[in-house]
Amino acid sequence: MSLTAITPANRSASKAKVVRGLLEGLLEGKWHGGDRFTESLGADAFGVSRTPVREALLDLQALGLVELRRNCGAIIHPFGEEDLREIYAVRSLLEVEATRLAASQIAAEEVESLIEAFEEIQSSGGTDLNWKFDQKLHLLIAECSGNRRLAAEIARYSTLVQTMREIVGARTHDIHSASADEHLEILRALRQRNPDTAAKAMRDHLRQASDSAIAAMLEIRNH
Amino acid sequence: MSLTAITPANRSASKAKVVRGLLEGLLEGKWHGGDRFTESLGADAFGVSRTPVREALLDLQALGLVELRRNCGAIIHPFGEEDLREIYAVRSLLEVEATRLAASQIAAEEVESLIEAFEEIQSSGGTDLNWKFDQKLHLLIAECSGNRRLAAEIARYSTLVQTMREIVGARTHDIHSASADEHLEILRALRQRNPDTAAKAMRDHLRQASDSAIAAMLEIRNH
DNA sequence: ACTTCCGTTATTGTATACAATCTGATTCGG
DNA sequence: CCGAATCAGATTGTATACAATAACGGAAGT
Repeated sequence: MSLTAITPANRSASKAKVVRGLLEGLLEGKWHGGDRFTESLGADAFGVSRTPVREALLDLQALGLVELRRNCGAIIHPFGEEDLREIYAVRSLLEVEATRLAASQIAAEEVESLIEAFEEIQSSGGTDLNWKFDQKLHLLIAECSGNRRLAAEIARYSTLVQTMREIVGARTHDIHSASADEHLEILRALRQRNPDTAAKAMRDHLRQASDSAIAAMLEIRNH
Repeated sequence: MSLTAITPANRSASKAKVVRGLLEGLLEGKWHGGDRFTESLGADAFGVSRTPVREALLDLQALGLVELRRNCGAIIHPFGEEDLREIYAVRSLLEVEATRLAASQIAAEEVESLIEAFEEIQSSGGTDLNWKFDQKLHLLIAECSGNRRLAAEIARYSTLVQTMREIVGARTHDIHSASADEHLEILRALRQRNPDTAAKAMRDHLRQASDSAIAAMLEIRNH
């Protein structure tokens, strides 16, 4: 069972570039009211053709970040605290359910190998590694939920959050990485195969993540 | 507040054609094992260019129905009862939450106008109208959840389910439309602004919908 | 002054062309 | 006989070209 199976991976670098650029603008608060953003505009702005811009906009529409209208360009919704909270609310909805499902059927060895990786990272203590572990944990849980659709949805939000993290990381001085305690809580509950405890641990973890994401965005906007 | 705002609408007929064609194949059980489906193949099969095929495949990937690999074509996952159940599980997760949220903040007049529309349809009794009402109800609830992201996700699944409905409707003799009783339950709970009751009614409604969707698929496959 | 109609222009939807890269098989060497 | 290198083909990723259509502004009529 390969973890990379459900990640869209880095097929199409141009599209990723556009998504990232647009997301930067959203986090900065660059767009107000119902600004219009046409495909050609994006193509010029990011130095790519219309095709990847178009695909990026379709993705962003599916995430509820822009509204696409025929022959009218993308209407960018103003982005604020509330929107970030909404994103994490959906993510929480999906991941808490996945955690509940995974807890009852995850293979013992998978959890053990994760705990090992976790302890190793703890001792070395790199922020980057911590995030990589975070991603690995969330992806594993998604896959172990046994619901491929759920895993696909989680993957979509995972790449969104990951991209936002990278943007924030490049601008602020690493405000705060995912808490090790929260991860440990989740791992323990998974090992005990306790769905409710695991779900609660995941919910708490994401609440924290939501708060720090909002803080990071405000940090960016005050500079 | 326009209901059409969050529906991707029928921008791009070719893409819709491809999605529908592929979905037909999946419901029929046409593809076994990890069959490969290249963009050019789809272009030839549906008489369109690669572009809409590509976009369709991206959508289907996001829904966890195919796996896209670079220079390798789309790998189609075999589709069965379990997959349909998974789709409805995710849909239920999203819509039950939306219903809970909507119940506490939906405008009284919106519910009243829906109840009116409902009673009108009841007396005329057309199956098509019934489905249209179903769609309207789900969309209104999604919008009234107050979470744009949640609404976007629901819209994606809504179009998926709607397309499957159309396919089934064209092949079987209208096995069974959405139950009016279930709709009434939801409407009553919404009018009372009772989140828990509304959520439960929605959960039951979707459980029924899931069962009948599975029955419809099996019906198709036995012909 | 207001509304309606019409033509221009802007913008997307779709098709095609080109480039990068992966796959698979075949050949060569051991 | 088996394995590694290599080469042709297939397939996607991206760019560009063309067609359909909706938005926008202005003119004409009332």
